[in-house]
Amino acid sequence: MRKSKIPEAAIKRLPVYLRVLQDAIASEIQIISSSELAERTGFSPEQIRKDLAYFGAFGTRGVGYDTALLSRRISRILGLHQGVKAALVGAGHLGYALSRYSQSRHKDVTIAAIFDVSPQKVGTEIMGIEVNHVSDMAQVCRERGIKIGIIAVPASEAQQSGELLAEAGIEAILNFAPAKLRLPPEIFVQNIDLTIELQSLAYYTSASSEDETQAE
Amino acid sequence: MRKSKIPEAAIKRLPVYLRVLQDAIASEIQIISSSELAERTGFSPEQIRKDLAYFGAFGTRGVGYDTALLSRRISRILGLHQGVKAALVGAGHLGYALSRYSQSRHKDVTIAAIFDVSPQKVGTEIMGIEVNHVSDMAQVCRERGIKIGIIAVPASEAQQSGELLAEAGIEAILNFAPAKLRLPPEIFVQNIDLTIELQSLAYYTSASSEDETQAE
DNA sequence: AATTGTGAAGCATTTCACAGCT
DNA sequence: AGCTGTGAAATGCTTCACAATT
Repeated sequence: MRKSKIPEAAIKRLPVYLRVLQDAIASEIQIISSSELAERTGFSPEQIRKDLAYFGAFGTRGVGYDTALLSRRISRILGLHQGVKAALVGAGHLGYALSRYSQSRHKDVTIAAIFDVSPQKVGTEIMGIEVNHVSDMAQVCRERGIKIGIIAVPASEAQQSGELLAEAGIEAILNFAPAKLRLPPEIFVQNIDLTIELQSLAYYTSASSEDETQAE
Repeated sequence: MRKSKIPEAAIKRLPVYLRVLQDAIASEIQIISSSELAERTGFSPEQIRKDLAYFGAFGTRGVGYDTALLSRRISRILGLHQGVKAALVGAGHLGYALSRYSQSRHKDVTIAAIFDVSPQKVGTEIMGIEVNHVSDMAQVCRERGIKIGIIAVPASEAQQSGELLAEAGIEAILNFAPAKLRLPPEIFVQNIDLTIELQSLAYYTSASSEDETQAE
């Protein structure tokens, strides 16, 4: 598949381009050059051109990129053009924050189902979406055509949640639990681990003491 | 500085090693090999050895690594050995989830101050920490020796929050706002952008249509 | 015998430099 | 003249393979 030749890092930059392009469109800017995109995204112009060129030649030489056209193209590349639905597993505080976040404004990825195990939560509504029991996951996800899963449960339940999502036919997972999921390799898993982020941040602080490790 | 020669990716793996080592210590495992670490973390044994070797020779050839010793060493490398304090800017739902998260159990990075602009929030307590007005940021952060900042405000306020944190002497920032911060380069910024994560995840889903990108 | 530590090889990604269009 | 698209060079990270050590 061609898909696998494109760096994951490049894919992660596409949403940034999209955001900047949408701002530009809102300001009625019709043409934008790679160096202007660079200015607004913080990436280099060459990198932007290379990223876009992975998917075809969207620009006009000597001119730049048509903001509306490029925006539509990137939406399509990402598969956002007709809205993407996600299932949230875990209706705790993080889950609540995520659903508020996703429901706000006209997002192209929305949370279309929420699951939890707690009897206190099942049956309640969060941002207008009923909380279902995790045992209904396969049925609900298939009914609603949900392809993305978000795991926001404690580490101890993460593996099981991942397996349930896999059974529900989910193709990609955003995992906030501090646990390594062991799932079929065709499921794409992206981890966001707040402990890792915070602890590694400490390294870049004066409190970190790498200097005691000098060999010389 | 020697620090800059060590891959950021390697630094991000250190907290994972730390977690696995602490589990091992709790199971009274005293010695662990790079291949056992690999098994438990999902990284390769060579990579683990190389990561650790950046900071010195912590293992014993023919034997493995002493779990307690290695755990202490990594803590020290990251600067976690005497606890790290973070300031949270933004007491919204995400901020609330983060503070719950950080306060739970015996974390080595804790939220030691919370800031917001809303008069409804300033003066209230979240997880036992008083919410201060952002105008007190410099004073409070310096008093408490806070070196890490967490931005959990809307995009429109992110830049200003970053500048206030910079003035407060913060050295590293975890930014959840979908905005590129323009701050002095000595401040290390790590971005976690939920929109980027969700939108890029959509690419790895069957709904994505890179195949339509044929020459045309 | 087993496992670490590490130079060298292999990949992947980014940057450079310029040819190719408009 | 200006800006894109792209091979080639440079850089950075990972994997390999094995010498060193217990």
